[in-house]
Formats: sequence, C-alpha cells, structure tokens
Amino acid sequence: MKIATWNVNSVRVREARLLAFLAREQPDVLCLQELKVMDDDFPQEAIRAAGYEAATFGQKTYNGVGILAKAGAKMENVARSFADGDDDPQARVIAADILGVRVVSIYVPNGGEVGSDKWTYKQTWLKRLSAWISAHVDLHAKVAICGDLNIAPEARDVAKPDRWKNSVLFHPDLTAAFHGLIGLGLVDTARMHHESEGPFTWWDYRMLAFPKGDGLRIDHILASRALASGCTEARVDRDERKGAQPSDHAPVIAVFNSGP
DNA sequence: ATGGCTGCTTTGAGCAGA
Repeated sequence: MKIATWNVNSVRVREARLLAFLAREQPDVLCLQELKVMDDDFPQEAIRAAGYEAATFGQKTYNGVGILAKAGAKMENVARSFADGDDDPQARVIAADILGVRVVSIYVPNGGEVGSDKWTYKQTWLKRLSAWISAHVDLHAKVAICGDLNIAPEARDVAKPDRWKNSVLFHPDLTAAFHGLIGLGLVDTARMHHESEGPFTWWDYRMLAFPKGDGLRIDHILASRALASGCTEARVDRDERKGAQPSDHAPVIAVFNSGP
C-alpha cells in the first residue's frame, strides 16, 4: 500500500501536476493540503477520470484538505474537523478509513511569527490535534497521520539550521510538540529509512531557495506501530519541485506491506 | 539587514504562506 501526502498550494493551479503525479506514482492514497477551494470547485471530474475518488474539506481562499483513494478502495467513516462542535473556521483536518487504515490528512497552521497571535493559534491547534488523536484515533490499529505539519523536528531536518533556528518552522516548542505526537505511539516513517539530513519537503519560492538547497523537512507521514512495522520505503519526490509552476512543497511517499 | 515569490481576492493592493 502506497500512501502519499502533498501540500499542493492551490489545487486549481496545480491540477495538471496533480494528475501527472497520480499517473506517475499511482499511490493508493494521496493526502492533500492547501486546496484553496470550496468543495464545489474541487476538480472532482478530472480526479475521477484519473481513477480516484476524493473526500474534501475545503473553504474559500485558504487552507482546505482532502484525501484521494484509488477507485474501488472504499473510503468510509469520513470525518471533517476534529469533532462535532469544532468551531475552528479553518479547514485543516479530514480523516477516512481506506483499505484497513485510518488515514488523516492535516494542515497545521504556519504560525506567522514567533510570539504572534498566529503562533499562539499554531500551539493551540497542535494541542488540540494531540488531544483529538488520543480521544478519537485508535493507535493500536493501522493509522497514518499525513500532511504539512509545519514542523522541522530536528537540526537534520533543516539544511541551514542556524538560519532557521527559533523560527516558526524550527523551534524548541515545535520539537516538543512533535515528540509529543510521536509519544502517543507514532513512528516518523521517513526516519526509518533516512538517518542523515533531509529528505527535505519544502523550499521557499523566494531567494532561490531550491537551487541553493535551503530546504526543510516539514511534511510528514506518521504511522502507528501496527502500520509502521511494515514500512518498506519512505521518500520525497524532489523532482516535483522543479519545472514550471511547482508547489513550494514536494510530495512525501511511504510504502507499506499492508493491503493491496 | 531587508526582501526577494506565488496564489488569492467581488482587479488590485494587501493578505497569507513558510
């Protein structure tokens, strides 16, 4: 079973690249972030024609998350937002059962600047995420928490750690939050297969960050132990960051000897 | 030291991203 996650930074602008990615990688599941569309404007027909079903949780202009699954792989128990009564106006979490795996697509707030209201919102949101997983996700079963966590957990997740130290992406409070998630019973699948620096998943559009190699690993696939024990591969599709009109994030891909 | 790009918005300067 191949699971991927990708912050596309506007599904409308990235539609051609998204379809090409599906054709190229043929993941069983693809978690998406930053759709930036209402559900009615999501390109359902094109996705269906590519052989995928989509569950989306969109909003106008900002945020928006989704899960694609190969047609024939039923998506069940779709949940949007953390729980009934969630008053967060920002669409940042969607979950579904697919092929025996609870798949969660999340888009953690960026945080603006350290100390700002957005930073507080990010911290609060991460606490809610942890509480929601504890209360509503069975981590003894097969679970994949996928998405743009906007956290580079360690120095080896940052190409230029001195430059990013104490920023909203690489900060001791975030390292603690990330380890808190891991402590619930999750495994950072990329680190099962890569001990050295990277693989990076995001490069700023500005400052020639990509050609200069100024990357961070902020997109993750966290798996419960029951799923992670069968993780045979984890990688980043770095080439997707190249060429015309790329997203600033590259897709993350993990393969498990589970399901098909 | 700063800003540098991209996408979006009841079209155009400002917000947001990270």
